[in-house]
Amino acid sequence: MLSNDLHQLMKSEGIKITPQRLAIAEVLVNSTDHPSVQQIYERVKDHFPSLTLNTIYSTINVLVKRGLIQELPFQQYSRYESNLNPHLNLVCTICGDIADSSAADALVKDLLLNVEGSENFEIAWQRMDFYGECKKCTSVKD
Amino acid sequence: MLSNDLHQLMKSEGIKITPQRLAIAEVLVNSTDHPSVQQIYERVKDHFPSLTLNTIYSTINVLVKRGLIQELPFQQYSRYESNLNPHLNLVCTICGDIADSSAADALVKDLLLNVEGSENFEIAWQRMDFYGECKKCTSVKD
DNA sequence: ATTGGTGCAAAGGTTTTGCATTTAG
DNA sequence: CTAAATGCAAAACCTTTGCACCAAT
Repeated sequence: MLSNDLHQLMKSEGIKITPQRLAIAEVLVNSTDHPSVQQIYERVKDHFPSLTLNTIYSTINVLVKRGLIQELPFQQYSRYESNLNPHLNLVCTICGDIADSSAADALVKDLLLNVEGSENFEIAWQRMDFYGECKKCTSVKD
Repeated sequence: MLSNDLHQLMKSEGIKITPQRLAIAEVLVNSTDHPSVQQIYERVKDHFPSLTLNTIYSTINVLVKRGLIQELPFQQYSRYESNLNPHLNLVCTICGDIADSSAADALVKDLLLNVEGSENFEIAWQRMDFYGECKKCTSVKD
């Protein structure tokens, strides 16, 4: 997403714009590796040396509340996702990498519709994690 | 699951049996509401007044490592699951209830096979949470 | 008899809260 | 100008660790 578009999107959601918030949101939107708070911090602190974790947590909370990102709690700490389309997360049990998979999007859509129909349950959002070894970790062992 | 069967299952996994461990495992296996550590504590402490959270955490870690239960980390604390068949969790965003859904088991199976084939990713286990309002919470508002 | 589980206490690490200062609208 | 965000510090919370004692095999 372009920086200007993100700015407009946040503005349209009634989020007060600050340089720090924009930088944090840009990292989230432009990352496909589902960064943690610490990782976001490392990717932003060069541009904002005075930035603290507090501001990152606070910004994340705003973005989650407005529905612009999704939190993925894990055992040790949370990671964050900006791809809000229903999809699968392939989580590597070795290295911790998380990759989105769109390979089965049609089946995912079927599944959502089927559940909403049969369970009479309106799905606001979903989290689908598949755990296994990623290609990198499997090939390293061979 | 019968208490004796659980005992045998744990034994066969090489888990040293203690009365505390049996009681904790029984709560996990017989609960369908995905209890938290605190909830397990409340359901067991009457029978073991000296029991501490430490023992619950330690027992849970053993059961998770042996693959007898699955941990579901949430933002505030983890909850635990003993239904290891691939299935959906319907998570209520109002009251926090978590219910297993088997309504779409066939589609879930298709999805798993499809992903393993198209992504060349062997799925060790999975977590599928669908978030929305449960029937109780929806009916209360009407 | 020996390994390891239990319980008590303390520590660790992530996330939240309080508050003065600064900034966006 | 006013409301709210930032940054610093401290606190809160869940979970883990260390260790002495006790229990299971």
